[in-house]
Amino acid sequence: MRYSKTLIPTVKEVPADAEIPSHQLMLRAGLMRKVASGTYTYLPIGWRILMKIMNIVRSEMNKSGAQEMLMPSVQPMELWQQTGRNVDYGPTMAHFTDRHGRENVLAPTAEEVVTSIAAGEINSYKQMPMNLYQISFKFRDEFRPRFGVLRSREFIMKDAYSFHADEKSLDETYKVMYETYKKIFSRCGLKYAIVEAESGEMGGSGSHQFTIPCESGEDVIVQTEDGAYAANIEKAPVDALPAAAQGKVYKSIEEVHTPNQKTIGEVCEFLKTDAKSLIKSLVYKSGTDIILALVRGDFEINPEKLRSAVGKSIELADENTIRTLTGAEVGFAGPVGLTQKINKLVIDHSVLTIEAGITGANKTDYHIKNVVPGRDFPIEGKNIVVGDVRNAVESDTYQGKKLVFKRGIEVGQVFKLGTKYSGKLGAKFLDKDGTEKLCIMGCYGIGINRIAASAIETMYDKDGIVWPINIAPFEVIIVPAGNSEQIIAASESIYKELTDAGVEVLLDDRDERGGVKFKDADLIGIPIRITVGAKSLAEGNAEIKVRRESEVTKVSLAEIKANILRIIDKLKNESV
RNA sequence: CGGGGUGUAGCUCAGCUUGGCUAGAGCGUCUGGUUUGGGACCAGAAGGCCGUAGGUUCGAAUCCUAUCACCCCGACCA
Repeated sequence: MRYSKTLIPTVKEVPADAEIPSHQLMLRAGLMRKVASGTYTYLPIGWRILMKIMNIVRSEMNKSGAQEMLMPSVQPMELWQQTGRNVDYGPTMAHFTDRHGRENVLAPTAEEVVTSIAAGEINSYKQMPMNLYQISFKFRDEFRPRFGVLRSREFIMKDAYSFHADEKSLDETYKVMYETYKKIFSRCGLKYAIVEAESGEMGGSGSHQFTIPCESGEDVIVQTEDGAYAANIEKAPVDALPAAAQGKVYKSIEEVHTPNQKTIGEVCEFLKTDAKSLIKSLVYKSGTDIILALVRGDFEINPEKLRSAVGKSIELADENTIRTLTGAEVGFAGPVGLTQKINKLVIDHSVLTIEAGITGANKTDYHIKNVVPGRDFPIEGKNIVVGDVRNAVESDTYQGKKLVFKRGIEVGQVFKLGTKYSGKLGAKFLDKDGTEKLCIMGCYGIGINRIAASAIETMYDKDGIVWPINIAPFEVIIVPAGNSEQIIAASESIYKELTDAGVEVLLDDRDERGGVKFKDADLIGIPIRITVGAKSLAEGNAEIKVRRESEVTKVSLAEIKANILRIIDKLKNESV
């Protein structure tokens, strides 16, 4: 490709609305331009990068035995109503009414469509396992698009869906996908971490996230000190803190007037005490059930953990429910005397570290103190669960090992879905024994744009991007430093020789000064640069420089090709 | 959706507090010349409905109101 014929609009100045390195560099290097909040046009070299990533994903998926297909971006709302996910996604799912008055959604993902295909076309255990995937645009009307391509509204996702006759088969494919993902991210030249994850909105059991550790990441990942265990913050388990000694005698509970002191902070301030002696009480609903969750005042309830403790989806109760339940304004709920009125009491371990604590009195403007867990409210029994339902914090341990917190960009996730979708959409098959069963499913996503962005986040320097060779827009850039006939002739000859050898070469044939070309080459981040200049050319040489290294090597024109091929080979093998 | 902020040349921004004649700078673009290995220099030029709509005023980029867009923090989220 000739630079002069390509649109690569690099800019010197940092665009005003870009904060993180990948966003700034993708704009500065001319990979893309914003069209509206959260939507971007990918310009020629930006698109080349995405296509390279897609091709890596495609080749590894195909090797794994999955089959590529394509599903529509516009899907009938009806399908989403059948699984109820139109409600789960809520306003994040964009939808519109067509001219016939039908509701359509802009697909944020494709479980519904693929499962309805399976419902129609997979009828026998003999057809499974079956793994179908697509690489396509997805649309999510995010509350807040940000960080350029890291959280955009429109993005490219590879989404795969597997169908199985039994759990064992799902486990096998899950494992194959897990290994395939490792290969994909390695080939993209990324240093990734695999963490255990909650399956969240997708439903199901068992999930791993592939994340790229870096400062700009939106996800918090938690690892044990030795790295043996890693999970995201939604999942990360913690060891129970040592429980308070039993059997001591404490004063009986006593009401204290706490006018208008609703939050933990306010109560602590008002009563001159530590959040560690407060029992935070939160009211949740699950359908018509009412659930009271308790956690020590200095911790946060983790909704995902609470949900798995309850076994059903949950939501915070509204003010009216709380008023009816406690007989008090929001902010004064407590477990004492309430256990008969609720369907389930979930107590985080941390509460049991409290010997005699403070909690809401279920009476507006009052709290009670000297509350002893086990004496003043039950800590065991029917409909009472004691467990780990809070967020991990930095001082926590798991399996006795200290926890370390990092940020990461989620680039892929694998889920075991089970029968959540096949059940609702009627994806059934006849098994060996002649009985009809639901297909068991897995699903596997990869964010294509996020791979590009996280590669930049982890590989850039003051001059620009430093692409790993497998996803670089070009492998080699030739910079003629000068415009003499000899320089141009030599550059053209190298360009032809390498292009003929199958190397992806960008020839900077612009009528610009050397400095401009060097700056652009570095900014765009092409892994290998060949400089053809008057001095070295006089000696029959050109210069080779690898972007991420500082040395410049002089190589005779005759040996350029062999050298370049060797360097490319080396760089490619490093990233595998 | 709550809080904060910004909209002025293709890009980055000044001017607005305290209204005043022709609205500026740097970068980029175009022309000519000198340059030519790390974003050159000189001379000249083009480029603006000051986000949009109302209002106040003799007069509005500047003050007021509304509205739209974008950014940041929060809540939410593969």
